[in-house]
Amino acid sequence: MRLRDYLPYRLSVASNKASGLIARAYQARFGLTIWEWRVIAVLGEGAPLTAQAVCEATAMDKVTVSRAIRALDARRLVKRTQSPADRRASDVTLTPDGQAIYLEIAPLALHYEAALLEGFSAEERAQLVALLDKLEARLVGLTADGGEGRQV
Amino acid sequence: MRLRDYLPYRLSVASNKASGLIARAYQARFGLTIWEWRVIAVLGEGAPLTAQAVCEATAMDKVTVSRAIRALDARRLVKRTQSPADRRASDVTLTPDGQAIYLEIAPLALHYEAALLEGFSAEERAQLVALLDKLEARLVGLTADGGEGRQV
DNA sequence: TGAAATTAGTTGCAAATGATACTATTCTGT
DNA sequence: ACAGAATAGTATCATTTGCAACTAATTTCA
Repeated sequence: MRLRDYLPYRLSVASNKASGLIARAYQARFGLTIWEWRVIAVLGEGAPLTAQAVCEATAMDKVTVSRAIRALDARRLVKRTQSPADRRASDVTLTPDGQAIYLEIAPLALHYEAALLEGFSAEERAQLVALLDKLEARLVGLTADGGEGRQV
Repeated sequence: MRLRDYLPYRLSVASNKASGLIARAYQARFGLTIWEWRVIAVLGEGAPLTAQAVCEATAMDKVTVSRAIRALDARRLVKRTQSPADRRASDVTLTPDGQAIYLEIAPLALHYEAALLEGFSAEERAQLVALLDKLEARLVGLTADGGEGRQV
């Protein structure tokens, strides 16, 4: 077996490189961690979300989400309002400042994605999406038991 | 922009799921971390490697490599012998015990890879490899400046 | 040659992370 | 209606991680 050809390893390397590249940009330009950025990204779609909903939308652990929301709240980029339906939960939304950051960040993110895919034909892009879909479907099946991810 | 369609995010999710799945297996069955496993995997090819060479072969940070080698050494799965050419460096090789573990681990790893790719046609597998190659080539270019990876 | 720069590998420390336990609230089934 | 199970979110604590500094050895080149 060759590590350098091993699929989980290759995924990990590619993912880490891509993430690191982009993470540095958010950190440098907005002082945001990737988790804070993810939260902003999903809230940027407009609808208020509970922390729980953010977990599902971002594939983040609930502790990580809690911390990210707290940090964003401290910077007044999001606000929390106790959910009327369930007093344990809060609906989280972007503040105007948060909106403003979102509007700056989203194009930057798309720019990086475009840079990553530069030189990929339309067909290759479609293949990549299809293969990721398929891989994720497999993973959902295999991970059914439980437990989240680390590195390979 | 939709987070769930964002390529770096999707890579991260897929990678973490795949890694977590496999990592649990190594931990449970051999008490090895992923980094220890990676070191064993590259040493399993036979040639002695310095820590530096392990870094390059495994895409791991030198601190992480140092710690992984130390842990493996403590368990007598690898041995270090001062490199004659350069007294700062050590050549690391698997001990017989390390070899034995390697011979158990490698098939397990391949089994997981096969499970991941179950249902993929030969063409799809080839596409996946080709796309990962292309993506990595792009990333090498974009990451030229410096800095390693995190999550996105 | 030998002073300055580089490299191999380790260590220390601070920050990030994750598992677990916990509080408050809501749901379930009888 | 109410006891027990489940859920939202937070806090606590131990572990992992990564950066930067460090020692020792080697290379560079003036």
